[in-house]
Amino acid sequence: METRDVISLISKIREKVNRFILSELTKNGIDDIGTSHGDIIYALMKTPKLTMADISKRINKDKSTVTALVDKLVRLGYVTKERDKEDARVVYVALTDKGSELESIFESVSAEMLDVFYLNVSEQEKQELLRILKKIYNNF
Amino acid sequence: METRDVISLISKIREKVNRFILSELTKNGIDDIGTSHGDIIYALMKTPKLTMADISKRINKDKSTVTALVDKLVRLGYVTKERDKEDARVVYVALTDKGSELESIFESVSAEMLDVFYLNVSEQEKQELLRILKKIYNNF
DNA sequence: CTCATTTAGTTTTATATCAAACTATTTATC
DNA sequence: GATAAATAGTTTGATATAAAACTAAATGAG
Repeated sequence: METRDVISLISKIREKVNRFILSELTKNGIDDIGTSHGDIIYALMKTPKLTMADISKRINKDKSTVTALVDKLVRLGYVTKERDKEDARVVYVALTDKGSELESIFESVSAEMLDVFYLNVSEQEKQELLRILKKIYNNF
Repeated sequence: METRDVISLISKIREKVNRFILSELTKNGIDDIGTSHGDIIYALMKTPKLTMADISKRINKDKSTVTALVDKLVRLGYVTKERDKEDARVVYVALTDKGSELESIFESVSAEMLDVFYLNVSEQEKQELLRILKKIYNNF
């Protein structure tokens, strides 16, 4: 029975992480987006131009969800959308200047969150955790 | 950067677990409820009578969410609600006969899911995983 | 070249979810 | 006992989310 607790723990940790991130973003004056929007912005910080399909894969959300998420980010002025010249079906998403300004805040929030996440967790434990989780992930 | 992948892995694993459970339930003819409803039913299988507040804590969902979830289960005939005699604010939730009939299916789906989840994961690894996750959970 | 199939993204629909506000009840304080 | 504060659960409003259906465009097959 205790083994079932791992799944419960996973859910709870994920929630705590999300709450932490939202709380920190709010502290930094960003309260108009959720964690999924943040994931998109974060992805675009790493790769300046992504298609909707890229984003969908990156953040592991359904295409239709990405449409709504990105449209909100467009409305808020954080990203722009642009059709590809060669293939009219493809839409590229990129950060605006306003979006790019979030970079330092995102990096610090991310770092803070990881500090809390891994507090008292040794390097060996990190690797062990990652290894086991990968194993589990590949079981499905 | 790879350390950030743990959080991504956690999210993905949770999703895979949910999909697996829903898929198995559907195979067994249960396609009218989601995983959160399942969590409530499961909790009631272990403890025959719970208050809404108990359930909210058990499944880690907001009270208002529990109201909606339980109301759907009532509509579907899986549970009943009953006001406490002593304290008129308190509502008890219990499985109906129909709800109780799900027990064997739930147990087998749960067992199957855990089999898949822990395939190739040793007993030692299980304990290690649990230990590290608890540590992380308590960091927030 | 024509038609069938696939693909990228959007639209539509339904639902789970949270949080604030609310109602009714109980408990605490004076 | 009267009033304030706290509590249990519900209602309300907003939103993220998935999946089906759809549109337009590209690719594949004959």
